[in-house]
Amino acid sequence: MDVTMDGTRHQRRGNTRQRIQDVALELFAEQGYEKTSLREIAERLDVTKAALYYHFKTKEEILASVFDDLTRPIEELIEWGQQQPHTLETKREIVRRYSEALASATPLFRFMQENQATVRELRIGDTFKDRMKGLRDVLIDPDAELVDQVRCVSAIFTLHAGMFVLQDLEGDPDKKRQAVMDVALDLVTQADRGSAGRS
Amino acid sequence: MDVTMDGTRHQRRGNTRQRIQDVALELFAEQGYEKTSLREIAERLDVTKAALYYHFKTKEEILASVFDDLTRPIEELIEWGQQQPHTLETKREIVRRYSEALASATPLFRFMQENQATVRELRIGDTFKDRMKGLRDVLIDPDAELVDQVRCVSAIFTLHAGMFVLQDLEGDPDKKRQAVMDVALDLVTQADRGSAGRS
Amino acid sequence: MDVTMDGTRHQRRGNTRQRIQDVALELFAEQGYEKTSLREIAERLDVTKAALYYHFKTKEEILASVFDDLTRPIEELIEWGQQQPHTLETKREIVRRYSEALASATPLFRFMQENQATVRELRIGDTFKDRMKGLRDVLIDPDAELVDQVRCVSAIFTLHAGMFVLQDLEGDPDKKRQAVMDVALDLVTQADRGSAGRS
Amino acid sequence: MDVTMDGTRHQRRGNTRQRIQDVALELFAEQGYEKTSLREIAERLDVTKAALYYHFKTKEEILASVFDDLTRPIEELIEWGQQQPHTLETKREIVRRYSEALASATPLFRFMQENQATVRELRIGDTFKDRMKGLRDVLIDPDAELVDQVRCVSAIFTLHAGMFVLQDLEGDPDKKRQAVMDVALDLVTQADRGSAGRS
DNA sequence: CATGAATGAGCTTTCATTCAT
DNA sequence: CATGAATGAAAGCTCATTCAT
Repeated sequence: MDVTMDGTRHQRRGNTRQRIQDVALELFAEQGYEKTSLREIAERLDVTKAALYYHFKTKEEILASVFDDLTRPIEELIEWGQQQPHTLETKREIVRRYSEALASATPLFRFMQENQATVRELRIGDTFKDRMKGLRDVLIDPDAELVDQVRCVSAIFTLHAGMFVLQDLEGDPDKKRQAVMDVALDLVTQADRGSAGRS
Repeated sequence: MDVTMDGTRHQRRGNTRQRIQDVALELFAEQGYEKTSLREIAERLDVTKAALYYHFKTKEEILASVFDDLTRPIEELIEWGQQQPHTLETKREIVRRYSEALASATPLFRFMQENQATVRELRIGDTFKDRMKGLRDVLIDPDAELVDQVRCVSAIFTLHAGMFVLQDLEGDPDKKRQAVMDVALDLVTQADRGSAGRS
Repeated sequence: MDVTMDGTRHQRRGNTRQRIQDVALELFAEQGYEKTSLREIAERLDVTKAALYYHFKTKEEILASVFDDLTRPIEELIEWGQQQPHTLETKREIVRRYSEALASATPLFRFMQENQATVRELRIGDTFKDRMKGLRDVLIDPDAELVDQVRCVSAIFTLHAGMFVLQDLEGDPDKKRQAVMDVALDLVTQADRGSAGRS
Repeated sequence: MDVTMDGTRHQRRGNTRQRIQDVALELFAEQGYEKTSLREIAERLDVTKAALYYHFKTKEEILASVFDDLTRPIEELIEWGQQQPHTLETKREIVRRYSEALASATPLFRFMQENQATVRELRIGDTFKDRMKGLRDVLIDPDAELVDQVRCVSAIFTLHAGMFVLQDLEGDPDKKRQAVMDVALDLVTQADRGSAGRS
């Protein structure tokens, strides 16, 4: 009900909650969680700090709500992955979809990446860790050689890194994203070949 | 014999500076930079906050001094790399040495990884970024295909990730480290093969 | 009725800002700007330091706001003076009105006089200097002999001095103020006669 | 014994005490007493703070010693004045000599003028106030009209003001000093004429 | 649906001062 | 004659949070 038919969030009138989330994420990603004060968020929205507390119980809850909203696709992806057969093609599909999911919530993931120490102590810290583990387990064959397990983790990290580090590498952004995904796909493919060879 | 006859404690010798650095790094890595207060550092050393300021001008400077001390090997590695021919073997040697360097300053790198948002605003942020670029440029052949460039960056990130994410993967630590390095070596090797094929 | 039924105190109405200004000026004048801490101001008002920061951005701003409020009459006096003909009677009127203005903001001027070194580094320092120059230029005939220019400056300073130094001279305060003004008036009159004689 | 035959202070070797006084006064005058820290003084002398404590018991004592050294001429002037007959010529001589005394210790007097609030709470505060009173009593005829008493005080203040305010008035410094003194002399002369007329 | 006013806890930093060596 | 190391106290300031209106 907070979502209109075309999938965008409503702008009806009581859109303040949404605006808070947007600005908060923007600032969290830009400056970090600790260095972003509620005063700053409030000022940028031209409301009072107290108004934030009308919509959210705590600062942490603002972040949590953003996190929950924006990572649902990934949760779903993992659930989907768990129900698929552990074939190479499944894994490659997961990599593809994960890359997409990352791209559609770049600021949040940038934030998560750059504020790990902070996030760890927050409620969402555990949730995130669990999700990462879920993703890993869906890619990794537990019987596989250690190297191949590492390759899968490496694939995930390559996707993450691709979002930020490659910003300052010259070249067409789309081509870069494609290249990043190619490397990631390569890694899971090699990992799978290893497993296959052994079995 | 840290206690004199009259019962007062004495930290004997001018090792306080060093002890501050040690405790600070420990806490920074554990809780993050912002969440670690000077009070906490001081208390753990059983000195007053003011004592910290005798040895360091600011909180930031404590971190900077630790960083400078602990990353010198990496600086040297990059310098060394720049003077070597851009052969595959050179690159593989760099990966090996970099892995070692990371291992011998794990807490610092864990800190850097988990506090990127904070570090970015600090003096060491730029230094670190420069160093990463240096490392990248020493591994990457600028004429190489984009995929191969990504492979090199991915190799570095694999090493980083290896330090932390793999902690919660079962298995012998040494073997894990070896596996991580194997993947990284593989990545630069593949990257080189790509360049070679083209040329 | 500053106390509600449940015994908690209430400063009723939004007069806190004003009360802060009053107490601050009182303490600044009494002890100097630097020696007056925000803790002291807050304690005397029975609020927390943080409450001061709700109403003013910095310690300096508290002073600035007091200054702005209390010196407006002088600003207006100078503006008025600039639009009058440069006659002796105008100048005498300025002296009279300036004396009044000083009297009605004695604590502030006492403060300005006794904290010049501090004030110089503050935002209001420049404003004050400008205002003093404005006043001077309205009294002084730029073509006048140096002695006569000095006489005008001396007149202003006599008024200032009168507020403080004469406190410990015996006698009726009103008569003293009158005497001070007479001397100041005398000085500008003599200064004017000098100019007149020359022209 | 700390003074060489030609009256200048010794530079023998143990000149540190003197250097401390010089630098301290310079900084006190420039920035004010409170805003000048011992660290700053020590740094500028390239010694440690502890060294200052070898030569002086407290920060206040540094200032006190400078004050004592530099205001001795004025003390003597007052003593001299008290032993002279209360004639106009005596008074004029006092004005002249006081002007000279001021000129030869400008930084100190600038400091005293601009840090009254601070000085008031210091040991030298009372001493200074007493001296000012002494000077006043030597100029003022206690039976004189109030206006004439004010004129004398005004004369002193004119001399003080002359040192600072007139800095930003254009013209040859020597001529300005002369003009200031002329006005001061005028004031005491007029004051005397008043007394004379009455008597 | 939001604000105005305030708080309590905490922060980084600075200062004058001390004292064993 | 001076330093190296440290302290206790306090400063200005910021923050997340609360609550009556």
